Amino acid sequence: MRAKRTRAQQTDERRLAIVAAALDAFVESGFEATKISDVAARAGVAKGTVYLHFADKEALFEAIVRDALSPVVQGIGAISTDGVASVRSLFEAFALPLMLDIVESRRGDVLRLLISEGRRFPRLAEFYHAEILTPAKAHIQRLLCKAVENGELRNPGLAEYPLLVAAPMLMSVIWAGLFQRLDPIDFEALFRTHLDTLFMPGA
Amino acid sequence: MRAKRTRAQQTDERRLAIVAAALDAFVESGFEATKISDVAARAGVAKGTVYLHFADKEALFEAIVRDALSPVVQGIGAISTDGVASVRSLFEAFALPLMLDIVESRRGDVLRLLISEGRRFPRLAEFYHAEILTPAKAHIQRLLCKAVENGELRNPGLAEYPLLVAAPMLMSVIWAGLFQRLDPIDFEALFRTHLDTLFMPGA
Amino acid sequence: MRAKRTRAQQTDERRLAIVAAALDAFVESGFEATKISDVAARAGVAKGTVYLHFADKEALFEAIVRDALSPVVQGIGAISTDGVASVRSLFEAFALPLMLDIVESRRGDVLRLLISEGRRFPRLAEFYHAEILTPAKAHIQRLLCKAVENGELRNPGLAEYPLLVAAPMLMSVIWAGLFQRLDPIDFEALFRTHLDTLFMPGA
Amino acid sequence: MRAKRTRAQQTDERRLAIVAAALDAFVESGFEATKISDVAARAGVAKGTVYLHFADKEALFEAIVRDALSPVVQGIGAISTDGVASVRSLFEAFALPLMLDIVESRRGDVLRLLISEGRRFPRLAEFYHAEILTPAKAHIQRLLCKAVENGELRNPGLAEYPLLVAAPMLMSVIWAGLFQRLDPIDFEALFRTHLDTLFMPGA
DNA sequence: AATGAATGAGGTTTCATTCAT
DNA sequence: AATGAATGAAACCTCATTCAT
Repeated sequence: MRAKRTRAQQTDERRLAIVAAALDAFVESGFEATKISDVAARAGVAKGTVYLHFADKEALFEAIVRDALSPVVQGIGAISTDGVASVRSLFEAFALPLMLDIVESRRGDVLRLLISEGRRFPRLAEFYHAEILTPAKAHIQRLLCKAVENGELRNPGLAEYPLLVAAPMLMSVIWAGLFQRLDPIDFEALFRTHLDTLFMPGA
Repeated sequence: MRAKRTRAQQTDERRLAIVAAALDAFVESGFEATKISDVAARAGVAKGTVYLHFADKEALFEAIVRDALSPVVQGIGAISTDGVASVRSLFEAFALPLMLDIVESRRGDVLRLLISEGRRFPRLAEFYHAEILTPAKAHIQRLLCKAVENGELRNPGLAEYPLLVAAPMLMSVIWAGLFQRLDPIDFEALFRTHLDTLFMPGA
Repeated sequence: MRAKRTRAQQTDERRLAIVAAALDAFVESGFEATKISDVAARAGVAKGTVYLHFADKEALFEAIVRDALSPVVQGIGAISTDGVASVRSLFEAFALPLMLDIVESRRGDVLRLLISEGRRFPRLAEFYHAEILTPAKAHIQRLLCKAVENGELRNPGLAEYPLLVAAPMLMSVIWAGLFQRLDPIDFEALFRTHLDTLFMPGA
Repeated sequence: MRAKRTRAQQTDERRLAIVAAALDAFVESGFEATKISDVAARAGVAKGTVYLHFADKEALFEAIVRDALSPVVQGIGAISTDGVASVRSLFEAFALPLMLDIVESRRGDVLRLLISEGRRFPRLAEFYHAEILTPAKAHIQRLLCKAVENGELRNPGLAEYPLLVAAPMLMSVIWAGLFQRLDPIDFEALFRTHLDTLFMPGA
């Protein structure tokens, strides 16, 4: 039995519980409609404890979203494009599972949250733009250039607009949040069709 | 007939003023953060007057959004696809200006509002899905089928996924709301590149 | 029966009730220890009503104190020194009752409140200094100069320090608040002895 | 004996640090507005440590004020009036520097604190009355009686009201706290004029 | 003895909603 | 039909106090 944890460990666990609870609550209800008392209850701590870790509701919100996004930031930096023969197969191997994960997981929830609240948290929008969108755009662009070199792309002009490549993913995230229960979409098939549109057939 | 309006006309005008004010307010601040007193002030009426026309804040919100979307509903029903020779030219003639309008106008604001609050107003999401998305999807699909017939589409499989055609518009609306000030995009060029990707060259 | 009051009259009455209740509460407990809910309960209104009339607790406090002091401001301006034969008899006729009133009435409470909270409400201290202390000092000084002319003053140098004439009043106000119940003082006799000290005997 | 202090000494030092910090804090902000965490931070100890030495905030407050006043209690008991030739010169030699010190030092701060909070801490008011005011009054009275014997006093009736002699000091303390920055007074000159008023000229 | 994380009662303030005029 | 003063529930946040370490 080593159930005994140190004081510091308990504190850390509590902080993590608050972060997790807050993410759930914000995702479920949005910023304004989320009550700190609800976050505390979900985390199994008293209201005041939330304020030991975060100065106020806004700070909690920003910290939560940043925390949830930072693994994405890391992930983007880690992708390499060296020695890639077929860009399409790279997309199928990496981008497709990534997209399916984002659409259905907590990461998609955070993205939806960011889309919903970004207007009122410009700092978060800036963070997301600087740390995620811009690197991701650059990365996609590198891949598209390589695809152009390989003659894989149907429309070489796409290399100028990497966002067009990512648009279906964004749409899927939103669809998943709002309409999937009404009108389910097969996101994998959708994404494969997207790839068929971008790349030469039989590549 | 002089400037004197009938009682009924005055009432209608007031209702319209409230609707317009509420749309502005909700678009600007979202549902929770919008105060009825602010709506009333913008509309130039007293707080109580808002409650003569709408049962409560939620009813006001839903009515506003429905109202704002209904012209779109009408518009979609009115489009005809008879005797169209080039689907691409149809997109360029109609869809491009429509998209630019949506991205930059009040309609885009409403769409962003719907994306933000849709989770907490499932009835609105259902309305939007039934009255706008589904007809719009059907319409695009008809056009894509015609394009397939004409041999215009690079990837005939697209006809099964009309949402892929609309994805860049959705992305543009979101970009316009969150990132345009940080990193401006030329939406027209983006959309033209999208068309170049969908359609055969030299069509 | 004209018990029927107009809406505006009722509102005014409510405001007055709040002002009176707040004065009582602040005098009794000081600024920090006074609860808005207590003020509201004393005034017989809901908590929110207090905020219809005053922006926040500080605004309420300042308004209350200013209101309570303004009749004093008026009173000081109205005193005349023309054609006064004996300054001492003037003091006996006017200053003595004034002092006794201040020591024992609501006005004394306000003065004690100001002394207690003045540090944290510098604007109030400035107001009091500008609108009450300075005119009062000037007035006393005019009287003392006349007394010097008349040869009534034992120490003509007093005319330079009118505050010395007022000091016993201030002391009495503080004594009344803190020690009168422990050790009662006859304020009238005290003040007469003060006059005996200031003025030549048999004047 | 080296720099190493015993456990008991350390504890005493800590207690003194808390007392000093608390006095500063209470003087600066008053009872309600002073936070225990602030006291602890100023004293360089943890919040809990304050509670090892004082049962609660009220006990801390009362202890602080009593501690701060006790040297005054001692001082008053130590003054002797034996073999004094001129009471006025005694006042000039002792009371004048004492007053200037009180007005400008920490002792004046404590007096202001007592005036501000005395209503809500009746035990402190009683302590101050019993241990300081009453002995001080008695002492002044003895001096005044001697002055009457010497024929120094302009108004022998003053001997019945020793508070009148002290009133300018109280006024000066309050003035120093509230108005000195707006309208500076020369407290020494004020006090000399006071003595000139009390005592026969050329004494 | 000392710490400081945790608590939760309690305070201020906001605002959707009502209703007498 | 229109008003806007009044309400009071409910949210945020603070801080005196406790207690496990």
